[in-house]
Order: sequence, then structure tokens, then C-alpha cells
Amino acid sequence: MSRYDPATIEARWQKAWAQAGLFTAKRDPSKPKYYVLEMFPYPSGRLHMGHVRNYTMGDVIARHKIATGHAVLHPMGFDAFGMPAENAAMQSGGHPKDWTYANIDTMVDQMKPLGFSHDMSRMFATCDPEYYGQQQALFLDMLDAGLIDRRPAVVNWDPVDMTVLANEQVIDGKGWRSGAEVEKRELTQWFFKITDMADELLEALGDLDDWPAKVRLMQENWIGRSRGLEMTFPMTTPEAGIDGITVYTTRPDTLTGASFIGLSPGHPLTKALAEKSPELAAFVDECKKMDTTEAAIEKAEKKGFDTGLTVENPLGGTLPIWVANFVLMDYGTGAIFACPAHDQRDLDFARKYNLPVIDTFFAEDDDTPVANEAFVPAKTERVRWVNQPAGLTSATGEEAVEATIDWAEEKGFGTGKVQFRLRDWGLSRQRYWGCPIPVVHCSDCGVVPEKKENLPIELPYDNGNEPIDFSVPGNPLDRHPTWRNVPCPACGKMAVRETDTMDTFVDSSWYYTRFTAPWAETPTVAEEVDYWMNVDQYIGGIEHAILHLLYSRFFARAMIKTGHLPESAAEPFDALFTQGMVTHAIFKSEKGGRPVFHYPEDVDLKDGKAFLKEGGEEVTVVPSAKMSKSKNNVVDPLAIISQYGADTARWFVLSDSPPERDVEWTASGAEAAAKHLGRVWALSDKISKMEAGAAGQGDEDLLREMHKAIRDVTNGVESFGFNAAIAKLYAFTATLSKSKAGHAAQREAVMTLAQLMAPMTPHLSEDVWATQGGEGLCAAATWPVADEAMLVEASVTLPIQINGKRRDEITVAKDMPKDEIEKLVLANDAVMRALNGGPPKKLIVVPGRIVNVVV
RNA sequence: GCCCAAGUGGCGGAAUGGUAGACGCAGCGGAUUCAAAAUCCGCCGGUAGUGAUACCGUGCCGGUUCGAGUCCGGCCUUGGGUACCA
Repeated sequence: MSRYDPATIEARWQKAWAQAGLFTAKRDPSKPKYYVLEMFPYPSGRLHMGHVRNYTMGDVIARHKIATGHAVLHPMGFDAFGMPAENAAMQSGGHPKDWTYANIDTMVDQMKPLGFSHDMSRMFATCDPEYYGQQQALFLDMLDAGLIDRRPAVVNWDPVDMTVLANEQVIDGKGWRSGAEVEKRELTQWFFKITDMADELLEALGDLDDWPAKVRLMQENWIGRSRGLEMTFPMTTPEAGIDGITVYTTRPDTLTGASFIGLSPGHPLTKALAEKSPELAAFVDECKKMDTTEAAIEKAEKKGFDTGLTVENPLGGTLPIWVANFVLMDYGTGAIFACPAHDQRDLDFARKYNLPVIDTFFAEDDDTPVANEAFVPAKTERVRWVNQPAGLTSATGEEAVEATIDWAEEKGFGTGKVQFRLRDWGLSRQRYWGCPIPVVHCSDCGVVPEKKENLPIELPYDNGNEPIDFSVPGNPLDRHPTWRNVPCPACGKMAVRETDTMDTFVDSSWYYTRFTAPWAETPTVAEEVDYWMNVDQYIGGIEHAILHLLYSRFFARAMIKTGHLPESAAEPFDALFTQGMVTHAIFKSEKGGRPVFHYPEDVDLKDGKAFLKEGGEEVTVVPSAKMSKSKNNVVDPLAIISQYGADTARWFVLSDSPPERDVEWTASGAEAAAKHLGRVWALSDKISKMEAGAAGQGDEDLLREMHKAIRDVTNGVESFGFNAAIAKLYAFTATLSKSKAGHAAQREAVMTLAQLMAPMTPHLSEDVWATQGGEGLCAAATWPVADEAMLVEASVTLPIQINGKRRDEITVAKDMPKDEIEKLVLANDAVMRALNGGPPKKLIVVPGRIVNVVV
């Protein structure tokens, strides 16, 4: 008997799809359009199971939309600039460009056998000059439109390697290569003025109905709109020309609890004082050693320096001025007033330096003074005030803030102000492998934009005849002998090219628009973006919930302002889905006190325990760990495809977990998927050998189940319930294989099964379709529609609960009136036993669902 | 630290506030086989009981409800993000 042979059929059908041009996106005004996009990968050189899962989900959507008559755009490309290419060049020689393009070739080859419906004719990499040249044009337009700014910002500086480090290159405050203590240093940097759009980006979140609520919430908190008070405390004695400290506070209502003023180490007064005080200068230097990440700053021990100066408190008395390591220069005014009783950081600081702790309010039923835990109730909670600037005695935090702002404005102490946590987007990177920022610095004209006809400003591949030495730290563009020296686009005098390149988030902030016309000589083409935008379904990892997605939302708006997108594309992703990771068990043993990680193929599994194939030693199983090269728990998609075929890999990554959750790759699970596909193939083979026109029993029962499967699988596919759809397909396959129905009904059932499976297992489905003599390609066939008449059930089974616990069930006609059900229930044995002759306390009948008797 | 999630049998998981454990894996029993592999059929949360059945059970503690895995409050653990990893 012939068997399911994925290796043969998968290649055959991939060729058939290509010949039919099924996946080439074509504008067709007679069809609804559908744009499905998976977040494009970084070309690491190795496709992993996470990619397979991500792209399979997009493929399911794309294939389903093709089958429902849409003009589908389903592109793929590479997010190809970034540090790993430079790191590879640093560590093993070679060139970032060569390394990147070689990796792209490898990954494209690895994707091919999976049978995805990507339109590869639109593929590009962000490091293609044709792409980043258009990005430079966008930059110039945005510069012109006032969306870009240039100003100083703090970076991680490695004083030994003389280079800027990324946060991940700073380990415990030291440079990853040099081991030197990393310092903060100010450089002049380019910024996108995303904060100008903070309010709009926040407001528009409310309309993103098809985004996960968690992502909208994360963005909302990230943007962090707050209304507070900006007020100036006059200095008791002016110093260095500064006569007052301006602070911003979201809790002006606690002004009476103020016990000191905190200055950022970067505050102008701090800087002025440090020039005269070596002790303060030393303290500021120490603060500069701290990591620049928010997490590090927040978790660091709270430290301060008493300046000895004071300000006048408008409520009477004076407050000491401290420099505090936890006050950020980037947020608000770089200075705070501290209220230790109602802020944990302030409290920790106050206890450490013996500063006063003044309670300003208590819980309504408790008046314990704050000890070592600040009292910070929700702002919506009503509290009892003991000493409130605006004179309140009982109010919520919200009410008190508003009342205090009004009070302060009336008294002239300060003004109400809206503030955002969101900061402008610094896009400068002092690195080679990125998109060059197209400006020139001229000693006469200052910063001059490049002329558009000079674009793309291409990265130099080498130093003329010499190769670039990437093993030397720092930016090769900075030390390039000729690339930097160019005539000023304005006056023609020799000037210096900007050597900063762009943050790679810029590359990924507009690639989705470029896919609509990747060949164009302008960033976008109106008729193409008008037709294809927006992305109907975007799919990617939750790790991009904030930065990538927020930057893309900003960029779409900036592209509208510069005429590259229609107004309707302000929110470029209509629907977003965030999928989970693929994990795998780690097999671990110990040797000389150090962990040893074993490859899955070196381990035998028995009864949930793992033993080494060689020697039989039992090893520890750590379940559900993120796949990682260093833990030897990576499963290679190519190995799976050669063992089981692409359809098995695709089926498995969707079957075992809901798509938003992590899925654990297990050998037994993959085995089970392969077996199932083999069963379907054998079933189709068996049906194809039945006598045509042969009669049987239960045709209608089979077709009823088929229509239920159509309904459930369609619902599953349309709502990202892939695992539920697959469960239904398992069940329907079992029904079909047990069916004694006639040939016509069985053939119809197996062809429908093939269609329903096609988004997940397109090759197998195509083969079944052909075996049954289906017309054309299964992938091009119209998606089946469930016949409502076949879905109607005559009767329904109602569970009977007694006091909320299921005790029995009755089956009644679907439309039986409530009072008749009640009669039946009261006559039920279990109910009569429970009632013991008495009347029920309550009888709840939920039609079609459940009955609950309260006794 | 802060923001956002997740936690259900031996395992992955299912369940519009309405029968907790669909479907799959593992395991157990059986059919087929000289035997095995493959395949097929059945059982499968825990405790007690021959059984009908009873009690317990969705990370922990408490609450709302006729009814809570699901809603609310407080914790614990794990994961994602924290602005130069992408």
C-alpha cells in the first residue's frame, strides 16, 4: 500500500503554486483587499521554530483570505541593519554586509521548503541602498517638516575603547569588551519629536479595537500622560545666577509634606555647584557610573548630597536642597520636591539622611504614622487629610490634586501643566552598520541637509583600496579617509558628512508601507498605498508591544505630514496579534559542579524521565525553557522538515497551545502530528478506492458533522483559535474514519476536510484534493460555507445543578418553554431527593444552558 | 523598582459567569501478529467505596453571585518590556 510521503508531495505542490502565480499580490478593484504581515526577521542566519510559528500563523490567515476571494498582500523581508553584523565582523573578521547578505540567502533557502504563501517578488532587506535611500528621503522631508530636532543627550561611554555602548553591552557597569567602568557622556544627537504627538498617540489608542488590550494599556502607561503642578521655589540665597528651583509634581496636594528639594545630577544648579565643590563633583561622577537604564536607576540604592543651600517654602519655612541620584533630568524639570510620607523612594532617602517625614493624609479608618513604608493609596481612594495646602479634609487623591492646582494658580505659586513620561526618540547611533543620516556639517552653513538627487548616501564598503578594520572599536565612518569629506550642498566648500547612522527602529517603522511598492523611486506610491494600506492583520512577538509599535504609529503620522501616506493610514495596523514563543525542555546534568547541557537527540525519554543514550545516566529535565543556543535546546526546523515534512511542523506549532501563549516543542508532539497527517492521507486513499456511487448508512449524520466542522474551523481560523480549530479537525477526522456513509458523502467530507486543513497543511490538502479528483488547486478553491439548516439541533441537554453542583441532566426539545422545563426538573429524582418534599428556595432556568435548584 | 501578562490532571491544553479537564501526548488494558513494529478499539484528576455514589480539586488568601478557571481586592511564582538587543 502507498504511504504519505511528504518529501515528494511538498516539492510538487510548491512548484504548482508558483506556476499558478497564486501568491503574487495583484491590485484588483473587483476584490476586497487583505494585507497580512508578520514582523520581519533579523537575519541571524538561522531560521528557528519561533519564525516557523509566526509565519505559519500569517500563512493560515493569508491562505484563508485567498480562499474567501480577497486580493492578498503577504510579503516578507529582512530587518537587516544592527549590531550583530558588526559584532560578527569584530569577532571573526569579514564584513557586516557580506555576513548579512549571506545570512539572508541562507534564511530564504530555509523558508522555501515550508511552503509559505509569501510574495517573494516583493522581498527586500533594510540594508539595500534602494530601501535606505528612500528612508534618507523620508528623513529629509521630516527634517523639513519640523519633525526632527538635534540636541545633547547622555550615552554610555567606554573610556578605554573610546566608543558608545548599547545598554546590553554594559555588564554590571563595565564595558563588555574592555571591562572598563562605563561613564555617561553627553553627545549631540538627532531626535524624532515624537512627544509633539504624545496626546494624539494616546488618544488614538482608544480606537484600536482589534489590538490586544494589554498592548494598548502598556502603550498608555508608557506615554504616561499626567496633569500636575509646575512651581518655582525661590532660593533663600541665589547661587550661580539661579534664583529659584522649578519643580514639576503630580502630587501638589502633598506639598505640606515636603521635606526637601531633590536635584538631578544633571541639573544646571548641580553643574554650577560642582565646579566649586570637589565633593559634589565626586558625587556627580559617581552618579555617572550608574547604568543609564531606567531599571538600574530605579533599583540602585538611593544616594544624595546635601548642597547646604535652601529654598523658601511658600507655605512657610525653608527646605534643604539635595542632589539625588534617582531624579531624572529627562523627566519634568530635573528637580522635585520630595514628600517622604507618600512616596517610597523619597522615604528611603529621607530615612537614610534623617530628613523629616510629614504625614499629610491617613486612611479613613487608620491614623498610624508612616514608618518605613510610604502610604500610597490609589488616587481614586478617599482619604482623610490632616494638613492640606488647599484646606481639604476629606477627598480622593484625584480631587485633591485638582483642588491644589486651582489653589496654587490662584495664589500665584505655580501653574497646572500636562506632562508626559514619553521622551523624544533619539535616533543617532555611533555605528557603521545602519542607515547614514543624510546631512553635512559645514563650518559656514552649519547643519545642511543633503540634496535628494545625491541619495542614497551609501555606506562605504571599504577604505578605498584598504578593507575596513572592524576589530578596532568605534565607528569606521568616523575614521574613514574620504567618505566624510564632501562639498557642502549649500555653498560647495569642503565640509564633513554626518557619521551617525540611524537607530534600526527607524528601518522597521515604515517597511510595511514599502512592501506596497518596493520597486518605487519614491518612498511610497499613492495608488499603491491607497489600495493596500492599512495592514489588516499584523502578527509578531509581544516584546515589540511598546517601542516598535509606538514608533511605527508615530512614523505613519509623520509620513502623512510629509505626503507619503493617506490620512487614513495614521494607524497603520488595523489588527494586531501577539504570538508566544516556542520553547523546549532543557536536558541538564552536572559535571564537576558545572552544568552540562545535552542535545535532545542525545537523550531517550521514558515515563517523563530522561536518560543519556550513551551510558544511560539520568539527566534533569527543565521544561518549557526559551530555545537558546547556549542551552543546547534548539530544534532546527530543517531537521524536522527532513524527518516529517513541512506540514507536520506547521500543524504542530499551531496545535498544542493557543497562539498567544508559548508552545513547547516536544518530539512526541511532533510524532503525533505526523501520525495524524498520515491518517488523513490514508483515509483519502481508502475513500478514493471506494466504488463510485456506492451507497452506505449515515450520510446525513456525516454531513451534519461536516457542516459543524466548517463552522467551528472557520470560526477558529478567523479568531486566532488555531489550536481549537485543530482539535475540531482531529474530531472530524475520527468521525469520518468511522463513518459507514456512501462514497459521495465520504468524498465530499474528505475534500472539505482537506480544504479546512489547507491553511495549516497546504501540501497534504492539495494531494488529497487531487486524489479525489478536485477541480484546480485546493489552495484556489472557494472556502466552504456551513449550511445553517444542517446545524440546527432538535433537542438540548440541560445539566441540573443543586446548589450550584451538577447532580443530573435532562434532554428536552430545543424550544421547550421555561415552565415545562421547571415541571420536569421538579419531577427529577435527584431534585426530589434534595428537596425532601419541601419547595425549592429558588429555581433558575437558563434556556438552552443550565438549570439550578437552590434548596 | 515600575508597567504588562500568565499560572487548570503525569504533560501541552479546552471551557459566551452556566456539566472543569474537549482535543492531543504519556500511561494502562485489549484486538491484530509466531513475535515485534505499525495500525485499530477501550480506560485514564485525587480520596473513599464491589457499586450506585459522596467528598475534594483550576498558584495562595479573601470577596461578589443561585452559580467563579472566568469578575473584584490582596499576595506568590514565572515570563515580556523598561527608551542604544531586535
